Order: sequence, then structure tokens, then C-alpha cells
Amino acid sequence: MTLLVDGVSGRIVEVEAYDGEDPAAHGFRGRTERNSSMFGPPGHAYVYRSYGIHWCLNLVCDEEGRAEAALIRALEPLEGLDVMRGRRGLDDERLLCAGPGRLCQALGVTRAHDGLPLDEPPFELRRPPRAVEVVAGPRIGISVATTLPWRYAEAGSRFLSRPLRPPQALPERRRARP
DNA sequence: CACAGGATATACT
DNA sequence: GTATATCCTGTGA
Repeated sequence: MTLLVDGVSGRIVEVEAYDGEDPAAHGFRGRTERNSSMFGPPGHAYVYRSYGIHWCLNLVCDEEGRAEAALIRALEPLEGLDVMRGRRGLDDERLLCAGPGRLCQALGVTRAHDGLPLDEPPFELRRPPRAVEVVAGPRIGISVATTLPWRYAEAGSRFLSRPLRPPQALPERRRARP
């Protein structure tokens, strides 16, 4: 999908999955003030402060309060490149949105966006202009559940937060819980 | 490659 | 109350 925030946009090229049964996820130990929007409703944003400095954006996915969300980790910049450059204070297109904190800075995402619906301004999601090959691997920056291959990225993209060794097959879809 | 920066949460005393 | 870890990034060794 292409993600837009007030018209500044990029194609989502890297995400990570998290859910409430996942010890690496914020929702694992229950609902708090910070992670509240991760528990639903789906189709809304979960924005949290990371390391006291950065903002990170998740798209909330599930419909039954299971705290399932996708962390957006990288975008391929499409529209509003100069706005992004101004916000980020650098020119290199490759580094404008190559990381969850970086893309929030480039798109102007802050706590003010936490809990907002993704199908209304300032957000907009557009269907992918084309199908892409997706590769999977272990998630980044966590110390538990490190073997789950829940990081997904576009194969060969130069806009990833960190390289992912292709080729790797997509994992089997996890069985639905009872 | 190591580490500062510093909000939020949890596990301690 | 203090201590430690964190879904990170820019900077300087």
C-alpha cells in the first residue's frame, strides 16, 4: 500500500507483525495508557514514543482486541520529497523513510495521530500500484521471540531500514487461535 | 562499532 | 522510591 499523511507519501516496503501473544509486543502485558490504541478498533493508527525520542507508527489490524498491529518500518518516498527533506534535515532520499522513527519524522507523525482512523484525513491508504515480491525474516531490535520471521520487506528495495538477505520463503500462515 | 539521548514500562527495594 | 530494558537514530571512534 501507499501511505499518505497530509499528502506526503511513500510506498510501504517494510513492516513487522506484532500481536498480544507475542512477548516482543507492547500489548503482551496488557493494556496501558501508551498502548491502548493497539487493542483496537482495527484500521486505526497506534503511535508510540520510542527510546524517549522517536515516534513509531503501527497500523492496527485485528477486530477482536488481540492487540495485533503492523509496525511500519520503511517507505519508498513518493510525494512531498522536499517536505520530507525539510523535516528530516537531510537530502539523501534513501534515508528519508528508512526506519520507523525516520518515516514518522518525514511524514510528520506524532502522538497527535495515535488512534486516528487510517481511512480519513490526514491519513490515506492507496492500493498497491503493482504486486511486489515480499521476503520475510526475523524482526529487528528485540530480545525475545527473535526467531519468528515476522519482518516482511519488498525484495531488493534500496529503501529498507536494514538489508534483508534474500531469497527467503514466506512462512506458513499461523493457525487461527481457538 | 559503541554510545548518548531520554519517555515509558516493569521489576525491584 | 531506584534500576533496568526498550518495536531507534545520529554521531564520533
